[in-house]
Amino acid sequence: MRSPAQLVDAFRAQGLKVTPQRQLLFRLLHDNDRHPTADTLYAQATSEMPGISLRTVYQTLTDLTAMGELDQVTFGSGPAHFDPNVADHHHAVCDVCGAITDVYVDGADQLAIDGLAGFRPDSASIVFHGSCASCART
Amino acid sequence: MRSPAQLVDAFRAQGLKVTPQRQLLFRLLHDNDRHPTADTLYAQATSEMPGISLRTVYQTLTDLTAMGELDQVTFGSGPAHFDPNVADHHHAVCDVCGAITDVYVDGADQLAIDGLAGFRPDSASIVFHGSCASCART
DNA sequence: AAGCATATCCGCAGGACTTGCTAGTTCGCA
DNA sequence: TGCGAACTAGCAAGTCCTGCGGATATGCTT
Repeated sequence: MRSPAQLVDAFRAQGLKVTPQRQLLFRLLHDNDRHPTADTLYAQATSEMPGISLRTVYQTLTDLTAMGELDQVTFGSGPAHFDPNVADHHHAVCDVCGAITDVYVDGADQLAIDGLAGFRPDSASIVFHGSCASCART
Repeated sequence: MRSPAQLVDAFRAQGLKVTPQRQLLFRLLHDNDRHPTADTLYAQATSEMPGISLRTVYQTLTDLTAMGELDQVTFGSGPAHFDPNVADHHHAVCDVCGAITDVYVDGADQLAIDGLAGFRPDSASIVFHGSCASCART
């Protein structure tokens, strides 16, 4: 995701308006590698701007996702997580504490795949489940 | 997933009762590679047994999943899909028609992974998105 | 074959997450 | 500064799933 200042320009360039609510969300998301949910962001936003609506949070996240500034990721059931890292990467989910970390996988393109005959893949996503470094220390 | 007859025994062995509703679902799921949702199964079940409850479908799917006879898979948002194939495999999702096919990936264990330091993985799942053989023929 | 304890069935209410809708407000260009 | 479009807030509703409770069926027993 680009910087808040760049997003301001990008929004205006699309005819979208730049409101304080949106700028706050730009800030909360920038350089954020926590993979927050809408609810998490709403809580953080509320503490800085009481009265902001959950609806507005969802709306802004949807806009950012449509602009390709954000990836929306879901892990099993449960709420969607938003990822400002739009580079090609994957995720590791800690089943104990729920932490989500970015993972870069090399050689995924050269996997021997059986069953994909005729299938034209656009993307592949890999999700690891397990215990993170902190939780693995039994 | 094991055969309907074996599931009957397995259910009884656990103190679970074998009802006509459950037996119907055993049959609908056996050798089913369509990755149905609860709703899909409910529709099929209803045509054979009008009056069966959606609640019962969910209950039976939950039981089978708990017994390890079924895998529950979700792709992005949307309903869960149930997979009687519990072997180690992955999935390819057609974004056009929604078809889901099983995929076997060789060498996934030897991927060069960056960012997994200290993480103890229990499982990995790979999902390909793209166009299936039929839909790829533009 | 009949009885009994208990698991199951069904339908509805409710919960989690997300989106639609509307009135009133704010933004941004001229 | 002023105007029209876009936005915000709040609530209603939609989707998917689970909890609850009374009536019923299953499977063991006698």
